[in-house]
This record gives sequence, C-alpha cells and structure tokens, in this order.
Amino acid sequence: MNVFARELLRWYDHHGRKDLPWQHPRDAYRVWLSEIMLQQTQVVTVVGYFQRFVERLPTLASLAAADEDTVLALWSGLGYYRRARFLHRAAQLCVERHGGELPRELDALMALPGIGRSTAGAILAQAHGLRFPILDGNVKRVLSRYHGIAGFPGESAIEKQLWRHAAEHTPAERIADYTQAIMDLGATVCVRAKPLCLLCPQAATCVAHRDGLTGVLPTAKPGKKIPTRSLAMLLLRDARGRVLLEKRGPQGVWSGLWSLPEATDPDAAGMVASGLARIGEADPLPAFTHVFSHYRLDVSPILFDHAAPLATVADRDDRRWCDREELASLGLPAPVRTLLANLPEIAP
DNA sequence: AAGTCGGGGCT
DNA sequence: AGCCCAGACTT
Repeated sequence: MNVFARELLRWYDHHGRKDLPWQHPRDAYRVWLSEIMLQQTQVVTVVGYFQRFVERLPTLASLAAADEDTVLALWSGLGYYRRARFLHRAAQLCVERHGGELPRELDALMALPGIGRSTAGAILAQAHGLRFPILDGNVKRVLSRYHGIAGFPGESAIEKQLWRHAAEHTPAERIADYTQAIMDLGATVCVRAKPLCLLCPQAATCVAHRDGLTGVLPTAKPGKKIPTRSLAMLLLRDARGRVLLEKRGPQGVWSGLWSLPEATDPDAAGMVASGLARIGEADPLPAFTHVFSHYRLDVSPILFDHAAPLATVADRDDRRWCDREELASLGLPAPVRTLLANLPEIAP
C-alpha cells in the first residue's frame, strides 16, 4: 500500500469519524442519500435531515413509491431542491432498470440523475468496497495542498490533475475506510482556514506545509459580484387563516416547491391579488433580503387579510389554500416558511 | 468555460 | 460582507 494511504488509515483508526448516521448501517441506499444531501452542504446541517428522511422513507423502494411533495417536504430547508427531484427520479429508474437496487457499475450509476463521478465513486467505495476514487471539496483541498498544486480546482486542467492523484492514492484494501478517512482529514484537520498541521499524518511530506503555502492553497475561486433582484410576495389569507400557495414549475429556483404568488413589485401586487381572490386592503409587511449564491433577492411581502377565494382559482393542482397543518406536509422555500411562521394574527 | 441551483456556518 | 461547503447539470 502507498505511503499516503497507509499513514492516512493509521490516523483514521484513532481519529476518524465512525459514528455518522449513514455509517450504521452502511448500505447503498443510505450512502447514496447521504452523498446527495452532502453535495455542497455541511455535515452538521445534513445529519438531522438524513435521520428524518430515512425514518420516513427507509428504503429505495419506499422512496420510489413516495409522491414528490412528500420528498420535497423532507428536503424543505436543505436547499438545491433539484437534488431531491433527481433522487426521487433515480429511485424510480432503479426500480425500472435495475431490479429495485442501485447498480454496482460506475457507468450505470453516473447515468442516474444527480450522480456524477465523485458521488458514484463514493457509493461504490463506501457501500461495496470497490476501488474507485472520489474528488469532493475535502479531497481537492487535501491534495492541492499535499502536492502543492496552484490554480482554482474548478478549472478543468487542475481538476484533471487532482483526479489523477486521487486515483493514485486510493489503495486496494480498506477502500471504504480510506474514502471516509480522506474526507475526515479534510473536514477536521486540513480545514480551509488555519489547518491543524501539527495533528496531520501527512505533514512530513506535504508540499504546502513545507513551503508555507497552506494559506493560499487551494487557490480561491475567482470572485464575482452578484446582481440584486426584487419582487413582491402576496400573502392571501382567508377568514379561516388559510393561505394561498402555488406550486412552482420544474425550472428555476425553488423548482417543485410550494410558494407564495408573486408580483414584480408592491405596486403591481393589488392587481395580481385581485385576480386570485376578492381582497380588501393591502398590508405591507417588513421587507427582507434573501441571498442566493448567484443573486440577492429583495422581497416585499404584502398581506391581504380576509381574502375570499375565487372558485376559479381554488381547484387547481398547482394552486391551493393551505392551513397550518398542510404546510408541514409540503416543501416550502426556507424564507417562505419563516415568513408564514411569523405571520401576525388575523386582524378583527 | 460559464451559469444555475439554497441555505447556513464561519471568519 | 464575503467565502465556502461530501457537486451536478445545462447552456
């Protein structure tokens, strides 16, 4: 076994994480679900969502049989909702194509929606002990420092080098442990800011440590400033306290989630609202800003209390008057859920 | 190669 | 205030 892997496994035996919920039991479905949830999402955030999800949908078959609103409700607040829709579709494809199980071949895994090369490698390595490398954010950070590779890891030439090193280091034995170990090293020792090189099993041979480059490697993403958009959210509430929600389409942000009707700005809100219900006065609520990774959204919520549902808008698949109980069973964008939770009581 | 897709934690 | 996180997909 190569020196890198041997030292890493020795460290893992004493200091690795061995009590994460997807490690017990470590079956393919749970590894897969954890990998999808962990895409661009930190472990501490995922743990609670993972436990709730597997409690409600413990098997691939139960996921495939669930309806989309149930899956999105379990995902609500976690973000990147396309992951949940891909997960759901992939489970159904496994039932159709692979006898109800995840395939054990790299190509077949990568052909499923939401599974790229790194996620496929993680599933094969961790669930089945097969010798496939991974290259997530942790591994990119560890390897770019260890080998002293400058350049943004998202750039294709850099990423290609990193994949080559990742494959070289991956041992023939103890693949599942090795895969967990290199992620643990990145998450707990070779962290982005102020890495704990004194505790690192690779410090003696790490280029960045030798040359004092841990502060500049890996090379940061080239910065860019993000635009600001704005809209008004319409809170149409009837006498029973129900709120009108609309299911968003398959494209764009919050795809498939239930959200509030929107207008381009507060001045247009009355016109839009009157097309959805018989309304009285508009009551502006405090505006807030929601930040995405690629733009900033200024939201002006406007409350229309004592709204009277129009028959023509009440009975569509993508439009629904919801009480508080129903909200819990639907996927809502995080800021909308917060907004509804903090709504003032109905004025007399 | 660049843009799209969330939300939260950390500095 | 800005950056990053167990990335993948689309254009």
